[in-house]
Amino acid sequence: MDATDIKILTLLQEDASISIAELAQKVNLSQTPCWKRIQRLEASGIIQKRVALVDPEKVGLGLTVFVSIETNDHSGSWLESFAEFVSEMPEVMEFYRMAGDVDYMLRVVVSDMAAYDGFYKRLIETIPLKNVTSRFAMQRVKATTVLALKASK
Amino acid sequence: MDATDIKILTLLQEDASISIAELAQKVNLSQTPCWKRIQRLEASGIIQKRVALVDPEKVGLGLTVFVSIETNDHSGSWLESFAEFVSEMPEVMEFYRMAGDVDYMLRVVVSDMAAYDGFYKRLIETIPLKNVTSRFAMQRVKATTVLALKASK
DNA sequence: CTTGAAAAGAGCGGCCA
DNA sequence: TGGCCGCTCTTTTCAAG
Repeated sequence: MDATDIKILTLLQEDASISIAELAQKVNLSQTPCWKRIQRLEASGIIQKRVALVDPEKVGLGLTVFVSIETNDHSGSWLESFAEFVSEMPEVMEFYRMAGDVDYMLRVVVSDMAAYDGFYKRLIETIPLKNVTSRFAMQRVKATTVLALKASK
Repeated sequence: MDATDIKILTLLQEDASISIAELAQKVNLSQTPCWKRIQRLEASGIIQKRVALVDPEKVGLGLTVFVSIETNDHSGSWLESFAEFVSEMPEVMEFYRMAGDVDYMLRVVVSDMAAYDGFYKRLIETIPLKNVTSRFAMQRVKATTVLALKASK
């Protein structure tokens, strides 16, 4: 992955609706090799997919909550079913297994407190958890899907 | 925004490379009205933009860190410059002002511990902060940009 | 990698119901 | 609104330098 690939990725991460002609021009290539690079990046999975980003506020999903979870039971099969259950909750945008004091970390997006309460009840009713801490966002200062890329390999 | 718009948004959130013809078929419309709905959704800002999602692991950005920040100084101008400084750090993917014990919450993506250490030093050297807690992710179980939409208005 | 070009396909817009 | 039917532009492939 050379500097040109990084340029292409950076531009496509910011706007994937750009035409190949314009993209090629911005990275100082003609269409054909530019197109081939994109194909390669897609085939290798570096570009996972192209998606439309929806404004959460405009569709009534204005409440973001970070949820820290501590668990008791740590058996392998329990963890697996826990992971699957949480993954399937549509309000969960991100779900990480953590190192340290917190076992899991979620970012949850809902319409309002009432909706979060519903989510919370579903979460704790279905699964026995040692501790669940909810932290509520007042303001989204920055949210991006653009990774800062550096040359490698 | 009716049920058809929601279908369109859901499909485009999952895959924006789909053609209008195929999309129209999936929502039981012909191309023109389907296309017009997409235009309307884009003009109104409900669809913010179309982007390419890059696999962080494949570009050597395998370390995700959640950073909780408590601040001392709460003067308006200080907060503004803090927000701007943090927003401009490319490692910061998400940045929220919070309610409660934690003042700010970041999700930071870097290549490894050394890179995180560099980020951390830049953060605390530049700005006086009361408390900064870093929590490290071991495993990304789920990460999506797809909002779960419900009918409204 | 470049240019050029051509076939296939998709986006876009008018017009009618 | 939604649907039919073109026109236009892009994407995609190919050949040759």
